[in-house]
Amino acid sequence: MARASTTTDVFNAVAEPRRRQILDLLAGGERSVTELIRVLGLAQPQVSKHLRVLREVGAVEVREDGRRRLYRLNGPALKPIHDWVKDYEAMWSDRFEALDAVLDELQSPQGHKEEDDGHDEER
Amino acid sequence: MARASTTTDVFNAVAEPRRRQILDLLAGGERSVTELIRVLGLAQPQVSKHLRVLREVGAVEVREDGRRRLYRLNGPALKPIHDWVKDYEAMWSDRFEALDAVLDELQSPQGHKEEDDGHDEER
DNA sequence: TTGATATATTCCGATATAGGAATATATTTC
DNA sequence: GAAATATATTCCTATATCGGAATATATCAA
Repeated sequence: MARASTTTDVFNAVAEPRRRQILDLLAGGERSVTELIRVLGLAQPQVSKHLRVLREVGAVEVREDGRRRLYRLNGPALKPIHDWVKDYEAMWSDRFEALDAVLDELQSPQGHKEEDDGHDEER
Repeated sequence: MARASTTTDVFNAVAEPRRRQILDLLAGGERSVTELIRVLGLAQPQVSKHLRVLREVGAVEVREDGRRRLYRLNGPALKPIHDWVKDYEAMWSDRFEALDAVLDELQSPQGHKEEDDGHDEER
């Protein structure tokens, strides 16, 4: 088997930095392909191809306006990524690092093997 | 050119669902390769190869223990993903959707030309 | 030493990419 | 209708994947 298709899911689609850039631009509002071409400095076919991938995974939507196509972001399509990564957020937050230090401190004096995890956080 | 290497960055590394699964397992604490093989139900070489990719992008670290290798998560390596996607969170939060409705309401000065409540439901 | 266990690496083959170039299609303008 | 504009699609090619199978390497056990 080969690598999963870029259109398999939003994780694969967004692995390409140009496509993340396109989403970031669309976060500022609807844009035509020509506008994206200008801002990105890419060739037209490449932009259309990136947009196709993003459309196939539901990350963008199109609207026709004469000969132009206006693309807009569909934010909720990115939720699976956020849902996955948010559980790791605690691992680099200052608060967690402080807590981590405290736990290490408590654990070292006596070999009290707690091995807990189930770290949950509020927001 | 071809697709970017899986080891180019953490976005590419994590596009593969098995590798996300491995990270999720390691979030519960250090694991040996054999343990991962058992839980994942994958062949040993595939697990080693996935671990290599994760190691190359800094998402995991190894420790030697006799003939075993104990892998552990390096959470902060995932921060770029979170940093990127967190800005989109508002787009699917309940609070934002409520705000969205309000803004739509304000934007249609008097008559509602559409029955629609202004949400992306089409398709 | 021999054998068993744990892990990594190499080789193979099928597949899908990304960019570039060329071309196709639709719409607007003259 | 012809030219111009906007966008999508197709064709091409080099490359890197993923899984499977085989093999290499290191450590532990008898």
